[in-house]
Amino acid sequence: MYTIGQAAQKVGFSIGAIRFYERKGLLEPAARSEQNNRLYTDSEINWLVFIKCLRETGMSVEDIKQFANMVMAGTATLPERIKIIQDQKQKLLDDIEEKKSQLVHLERKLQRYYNGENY
Amino acid sequence: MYTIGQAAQKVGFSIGAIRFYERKGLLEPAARSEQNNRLYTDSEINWLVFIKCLRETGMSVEDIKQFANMVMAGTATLPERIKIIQDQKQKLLDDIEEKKSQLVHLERKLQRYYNGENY
DNA sequence: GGTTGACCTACACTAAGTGTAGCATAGTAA
DNA sequence: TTACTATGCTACACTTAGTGTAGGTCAACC
Repeated sequence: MYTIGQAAQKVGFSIGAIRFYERKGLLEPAARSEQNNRLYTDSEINWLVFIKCLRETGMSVEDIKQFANMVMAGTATLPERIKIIQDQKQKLLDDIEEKKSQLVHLERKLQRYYNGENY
Repeated sequence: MYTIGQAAQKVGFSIGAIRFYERKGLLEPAARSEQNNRLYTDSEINWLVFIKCLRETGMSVEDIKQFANMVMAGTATLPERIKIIQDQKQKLLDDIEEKKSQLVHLERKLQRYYNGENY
């Protein structure tokens, strides 16, 4: 069993973020020690890692919550979940293209500066 | 002279965003018509376009404000401004790399789903 | 005279947390 | 024993970059 601090360290979330996810319903309310401190099992650590993975791809907390519900609902929701991941992948690809075009804008700005333009 | 609605249309900001930028000090308070409506000159439209350009690269409103102050301070601040744009460029490059690695994570997730894993 | 449409201000709300205040508890050091 | 430090708890305020809403003004059209 891990304290919230240990869990945070292991997973790479802040303590506050973990409490926030619990409040938002992404996590079942954690078991508590006699001192009322949250305790996390290995399986709950895995859930957190899983949340971290989804979160890092830019999926919103609300969407992760939906996704978590689907996972709990069992394999029947698998096709739906695959679709969500595919959509998320497309969103990432779009983001990358957008950022690349913004890079071009900045390059142009720099060129204008180098050419003596002054704003 | 343009109304705020026309300005918003021309630049591609929402009306609310323009008022927000004024409140934040990115824009000088706009001139007003007899009816107290904001009026924008072509030069102010150009400022807005300029803000839009910086904003799209992911620069924060606060940083754009600093940048705007430097522009107003004149050519002496040019080297500093070039540095800011270069840093912003690097941030974009880093963002792109991060997103690419997140793509790999999603790919792996999908592969695991295709291989019959169920969460 | 009534009703759009565009504008105004001020305030509330959003996401995804972070930061702070005020408290309890446990372990360690003098 | 007392003091200090670390870690945890709750609850609330704050952040960013706006968006949305309520309530009001004004000119133009039918």
